[in-house]
Amino acid sequence: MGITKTEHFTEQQNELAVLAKAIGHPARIAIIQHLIKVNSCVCGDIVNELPLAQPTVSQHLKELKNAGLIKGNFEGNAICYCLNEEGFGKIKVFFESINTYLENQKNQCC
Amino acid sequence: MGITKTEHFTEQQNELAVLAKAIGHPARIAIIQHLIKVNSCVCGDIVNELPLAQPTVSQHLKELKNAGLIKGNFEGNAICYCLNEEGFGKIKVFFESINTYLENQKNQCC
DNA sequence: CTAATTTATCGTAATATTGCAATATAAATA
DNA sequence: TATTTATATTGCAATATTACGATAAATTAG
Repeated sequence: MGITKTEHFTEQQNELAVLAKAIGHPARIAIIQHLIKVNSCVCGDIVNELPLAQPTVSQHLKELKNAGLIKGNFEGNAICYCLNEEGFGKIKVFFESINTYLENQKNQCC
Repeated sequence: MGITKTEHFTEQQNELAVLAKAIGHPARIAIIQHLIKVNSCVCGDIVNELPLAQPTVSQHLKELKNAGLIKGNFEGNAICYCLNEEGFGKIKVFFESINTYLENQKNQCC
């Protein structure tokens, strides 16, 4: 089918899935890493940083924005992008609980 | 196209993308959460925990296994599943660097 | 051995994703 | 105003994902 049965899962599960899915593409990982690397809001050079055509990059940026992982504001005739703490905060809690579990785990049998 | 240009990205970027993509589905989030909740290796009841048909669950388990996020061993005529530290360890580093960055960020303009 | 149980695989339909050319939009500048 | 520059949108082709019925494979119980 290709259609996810979101209605059968909790809101939190669907939300986490949307966030992880948005991160789940190398171009979008590269965008996130670039935003961190330059350590400031990036105005307009993201297209030049990626080995993809401009419409493709625009599409990836849109997906990251829709998922709540980046923010973008107009700055003259360019756009400033930076990470959105809100989105990453939600995933953070999830991974922290996993890490806590793995660290304290006693019943490993696999 | 539907085909990701993996050859244009680093091995690390592709690896992280595979891991995040595998987590990016509510059924697979639910599987991970269930493994944590029962706090032990789960033998065979995962299908009953999910609102999906058995072949679909089997497929999701396979994807998590291929990504290195869970492990599964035969235990009689059932299979024991549990989290695989290796896969989660790789994502952990990535998110920790993001969190460190967000906490120390000074140049927020968006 | 046979039946029951559990999980995997195959095949397939419906939908989603990826990528880009062409084009549109919007702002800055000459 | 016309041109340039930067980003978004549209449309489409190629491929991937999701889901499940049917069926296979493997193990245990009787």
